[in-house]
Formats: sequence, C-alpha cells, structure tokens
Amino acid sequence: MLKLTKRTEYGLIAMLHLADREGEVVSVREIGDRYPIPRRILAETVKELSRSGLLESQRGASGGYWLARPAETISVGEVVTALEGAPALTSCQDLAVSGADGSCDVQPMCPIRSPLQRLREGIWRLLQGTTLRSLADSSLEPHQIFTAVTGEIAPHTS
Amino acid sequence: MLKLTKRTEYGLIAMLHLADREGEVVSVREIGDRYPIPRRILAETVKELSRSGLLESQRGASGGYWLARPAETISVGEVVTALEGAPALTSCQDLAVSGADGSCDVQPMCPIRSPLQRLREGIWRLLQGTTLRSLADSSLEPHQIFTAVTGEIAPHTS
DNA sequence: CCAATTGGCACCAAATTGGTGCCCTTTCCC
DNA sequence: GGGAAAGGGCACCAATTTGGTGCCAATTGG
Repeated sequence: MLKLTKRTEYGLIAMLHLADREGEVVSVREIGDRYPIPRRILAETVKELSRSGLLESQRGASGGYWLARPAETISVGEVVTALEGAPALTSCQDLAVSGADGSCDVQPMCPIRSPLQRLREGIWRLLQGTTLRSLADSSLEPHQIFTAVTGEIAPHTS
Repeated sequence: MLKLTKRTEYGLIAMLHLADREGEVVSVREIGDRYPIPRRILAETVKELSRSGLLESQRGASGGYWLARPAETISVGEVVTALEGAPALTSCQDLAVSGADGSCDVQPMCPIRSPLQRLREGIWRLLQGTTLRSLADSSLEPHQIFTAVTGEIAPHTS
C-alpha cells in the first residue's frame, strides 16, 4: 500500500515540531501535549529517530531531543528511511545482491534500465528532495501540521 | 510502508504482458506460464483489473483478457488504483470531506498548502505520468520484466 | 534523594497481505 | 450434445505488518 505508516507520520510531526524549536531541548511530553498522538508511541518513534542519528538527546530531568542537523539539511526521505527502512529498491542494490542478469553488477554507473525501478527511484528522489525546512515553512498552525501529515483532524489541539 | 503490494506487482506484470500482445486475446494460463506467479492469484488480480475497466475479457474455451485501451493511455497509477485503491489523499478530498480548516472547502481551486499533501500528490503524479507503453518499451526480456517489477529473480523463465 | 526524562525489551491485538478451495457460467470444438 | 478450456464469485486462511502497551532500568537536574 503506497503510503506511510502512522509511526512515520508521527515521526514527521515530531521532526517538524523540533525544527520549529531549533536550538532548544524539547521533551516528548511537550510534543505529545500538542498533538493527538499516543504519547507512548511518540516516545518510541523519537527514540528510533535518535538511534538513526537524525535526532540527538539528553537524558535526565531537563532532558529531551533536538535535531542533529539543521532542518534544511534533513530530508523527509531520511525520516522515512529511519522509521520504515529504505523503500526496497535503493537504486538497484537489491538486484545486484541477488546476482541478477549481470548488467548492473558494478556499482559505478547505474542507469538501471528497469523503468519501474526508476519510478520507485523517482519517488525516492521526491522524498529526499523535500527538507524539513520546506515542510515547516508553509506557516502551518500546530493542528494544521497534524492535519497535513495525517489527513485527520486534531481533536484536542489545546 | 511505501511500497506496492505483490498483487499490484503481479498486475503490472500482467498488464505489461498484455501490452506486448496488444490486439490478441491472452489467457491467464499463458501469462502464468511465463512468470513465477501463483496462477491463482494472477487470475484474481487480472479479474480485478477487468472489473476496474482496465482490461476486457472473453469467457469460454478460447477466451482470455486484453487491454481495454491502448497501452500508451494506461498509466501505472491506474493499475495501482485499481488494485490497492487511490493513495489516500487524491488531492485534498479527504480533508474536505472531514470538514477541515475551511480553506479548501470548495473543489474549484485546490492549491492545498499542506506540503506533505503535495508530496503525496507528487508521487501520485509520477505514477499517473508513467504509461504501460513507457514501461514496456524498455526492451526487456520477460524475465527481466519480472525482475524489474518484483526485484526478485524469475526461477523458471522457461 | 526524588522527580523528570530518555533507553530497552517483550508482548499484544487488529489490520493487511499473500494465498487457497470450491463451484458456477460461458464458449469453443469435436 | 458433451466435454474441456476459460473466466466469475465467494468464502476462508495463515503469515506478516501495524499500531499500541507494559514495565523497568539508566541518567540527571534540583
């Protein structure tokens, strides 16, 4: 099913929120208070993003998370990859590993003929080409961010 | 998980095969003999494509399926939609229905601000912009077609 | 020391996927 | 007319994926 998982959506929301607070240390509690997301899952998700190196964290009382890099250098694709793995193809690696027809054995040039692979790659490029900054700069209210990502309406936007 | 279902992959393979035999009536048996796909599922899939109007069929002894329209007018997006439904957003319909913030109530103009929606739309456009013909014209051998779509290796390419 | 916060696992229920079984209907061909 | 070859319709099933919890340990500021 060509769509992102809830966890990925949550992750994007969190990343967006952190992008908005760039420079500050933000706790999961704060993020959870703003969006109708199961706090627990949010914590899991953010933890995962931290493990993947997209976020950095500080434990303890006044701890929390923050973007590991500037928002304009983090792509949606990276978030997706971190939370649900690279979209199967990753160019043509998969084929190379299984020892396919032999045309794309060496990694150097990789204009895989398979047009469908290219299609998938196109999607991938789309994701990689969209940065958190470009997402955040659309001047969206918190609840709008939620709506934008999930397609649902935020119940308790507080 | 940003990826197509097996059924969709099978569907694409079948459509590609039928595009190659444009003008002829092709049975599921023939398609099934060429690719390592559970015949049964293939039949289900093709039936579905027929119900969606992408294929036409003829019952009886020498029956089979054929493309309902020229291969250059059928997009990958249509096949995907037929087999796994339209990718959730279909522009902004979903939001409008649920009565969101009010900006996109009327259907006329729809430059939804939500950039993520646009992202999903971009993917969609990619799929809609790729025709069966453009897929088929990459001069692929049958087993290469299979490999292209599934990312696996065809066992009995016969 | 205590409360706030992140870190790590194991576990679970529901939905989605991938795949079968079984039988009916239509049509060609002998 | 009858049988074989095809498509059509459903119901059903097992494995995987998703979405979500429980529970507790480790860190750290006050």
